[in-house]
Amino acid sequence: MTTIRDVAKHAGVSVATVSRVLNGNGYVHEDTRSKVEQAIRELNYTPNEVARSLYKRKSKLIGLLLPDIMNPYFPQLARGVEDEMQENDYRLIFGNSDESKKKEMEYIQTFIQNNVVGVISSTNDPDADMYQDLNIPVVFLDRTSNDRPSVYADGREGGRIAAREIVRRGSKAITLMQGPANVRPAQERFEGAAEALAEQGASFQVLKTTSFSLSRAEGFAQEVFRQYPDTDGVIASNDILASAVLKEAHRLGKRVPEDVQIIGFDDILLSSLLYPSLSTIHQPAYEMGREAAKLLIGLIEGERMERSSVEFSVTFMERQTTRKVES
Amino acid sequence: MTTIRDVAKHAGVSVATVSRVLNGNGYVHEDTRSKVEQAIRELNYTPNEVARSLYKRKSKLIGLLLPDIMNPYFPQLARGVEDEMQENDYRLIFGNSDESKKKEMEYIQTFIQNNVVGVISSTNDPDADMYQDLNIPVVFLDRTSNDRPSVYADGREGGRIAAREIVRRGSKAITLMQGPANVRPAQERFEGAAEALAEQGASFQVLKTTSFSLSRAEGFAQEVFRQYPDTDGVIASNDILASAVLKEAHRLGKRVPEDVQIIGFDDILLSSLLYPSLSTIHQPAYEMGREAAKLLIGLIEGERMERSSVEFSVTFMERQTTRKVES
DNA sequence: TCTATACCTGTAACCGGTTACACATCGGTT
DNA sequence: AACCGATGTGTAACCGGTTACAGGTATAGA
Repeated sequence: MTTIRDVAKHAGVSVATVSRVLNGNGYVHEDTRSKVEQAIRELNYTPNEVARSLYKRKSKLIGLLLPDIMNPYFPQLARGVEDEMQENDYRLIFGNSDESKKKEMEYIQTFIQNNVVGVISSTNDPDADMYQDLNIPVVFLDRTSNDRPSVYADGREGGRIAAREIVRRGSKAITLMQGPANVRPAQERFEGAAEALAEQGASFQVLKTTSFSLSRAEGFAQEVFRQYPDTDGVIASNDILASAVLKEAHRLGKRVPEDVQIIGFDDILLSSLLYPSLSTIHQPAYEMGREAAKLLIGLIEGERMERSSVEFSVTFMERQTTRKVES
Repeated sequence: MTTIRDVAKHAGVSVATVSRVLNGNGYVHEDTRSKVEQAIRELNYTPNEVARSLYKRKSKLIGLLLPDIMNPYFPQLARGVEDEMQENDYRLIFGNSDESKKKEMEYIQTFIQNNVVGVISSTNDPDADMYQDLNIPVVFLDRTSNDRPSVYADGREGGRIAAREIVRRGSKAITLMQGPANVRPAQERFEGAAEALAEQGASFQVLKTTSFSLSRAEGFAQEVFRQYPDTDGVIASNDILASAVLKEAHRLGKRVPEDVQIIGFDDILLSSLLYPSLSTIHQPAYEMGREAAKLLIGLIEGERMERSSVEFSVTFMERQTTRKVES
């Protein structure tokens, strides 16, 4: 491996001079600069980031913690983060937390040990000590925190919109699927929907679900129609669940949207590919990821951030699992 | 930040002794060990991996390079890799290459600069210098290399199976979608299918596609029926394209599988959620990711690897976009 | 001519770990 | 009692960068 000393020797200068050329600071004579640059090219030298990081006590690494990259919603966030980071020469250390505090702690720990300069996390507990005690910037993504920077979508409003739209389109016996109790965004959607349904005097039942995994989703979908056979409208807590419900409706010979309307949440790729395509609450996941990354970079590079949190608004994607109606 | 010197002072020993306790090597008196361990606990000390990495010239970091995490196939690979790595205390630096050599090179570069001890890459060009010149283990995932370790599925056989199954089920005018020319697995699938179709004397047309992105997929799906209106069987190069074809068939009022049969490739989450659910060639992506990680860890830790490449076999997932037939 | 200042460069300390080596002690053998 | 290997511990060099500081030269101004 070529080191800065090799370059220095090859160019006939000291390591300090090479370092100055590398970092573009301090005085370096133009001729010297050329010699060094040539040596760098000839030896195909790139500086060791580890040595750099050790001395400066900071790296170009960012920790990214998401619940589960296999859940189709998260890759969009991840990609948004990655693209923005890549463009700014930061690299990501990535981990799946499975919404587990233990795994989160392990990752945060190793992030620190590797001198990351910032963390983006989708945690359900932004107030946990591990985040409070961190002395590097943290941005919470797809999650809210009162006093820390966060980037999230207005899930409560999303729930309300779903409720209004399904009622407006004529569903009378609505089943509201409540996501895992420990997943905050899921609860906000649920609360928003429940509120709006109550306000409008709509009758609805609640079906609790405890997981977003596909295998469980099919079971929950069956429960909807087993427990509430007269259901004519379903608000699911995400698109996976909504898809499972749609499939189950097909299986039971119910027509969608004539007999049952379905509204999902997230607007993942899958939703538009289904038949009928899924009406859902769209979250701009990719943009959210990018925004979180931007925010974090600003924090790292010491800019005064006027707005430390960003709320994205959600929109109703009217597709084919809801009925057409005059606006 | 607490350093090993703080711990040494607090325990009344030298840094060498603390280091010995930390790494469990050399002689340390039992009483001394306890004192040090207590100091570590009291100061809540964790060693700085950067300093460690600098001296040892290796880290606990692995570089993972995938084409695009938003393509639903890759998160499964990524998760498989991550789980295996996590269990073995390795961490991942992750990047999307977009099948672009330039981006690949940038990432490989920074991987090296960060002292990664191994790389897992889905590249279309395993023989490129950047991989040949790497003096750390590399495992190619979802791609084949003649002389380097790789983990992949038998795409050619997958293509053959798809061809046989669709012919056996009665399709007479088959359209074969050929994926992007620079994506190797896509070409292998295509070649396998074309071979088997030819062997069986089936008549078929080819439609070239140049991208796997959703937005383009819908256009390609329309082309299928525009260019070959009598198509009664489609073999798509992945499930996204297959889904788009299925949707287009619906739109055109064609019955699936009665009028058109469709077979996809990958078996992503989406496939089983579609209606009718998609018949496809299943690749064990999660397991492949895990296997690649296992292989790489073996290589890193210096085990003699008896088999340096692993080929996974693919299976036909008979679902609802193909007709039932006696076996 | 003398001095102040900008320009240019090198030496060596430092970041926080690991480890080679030196040295000391201890228990057991002959 | 002398000797030996096993055990226990500390000092300092080292990993590959960055940078404080010192020292030197050139140029301009007094």
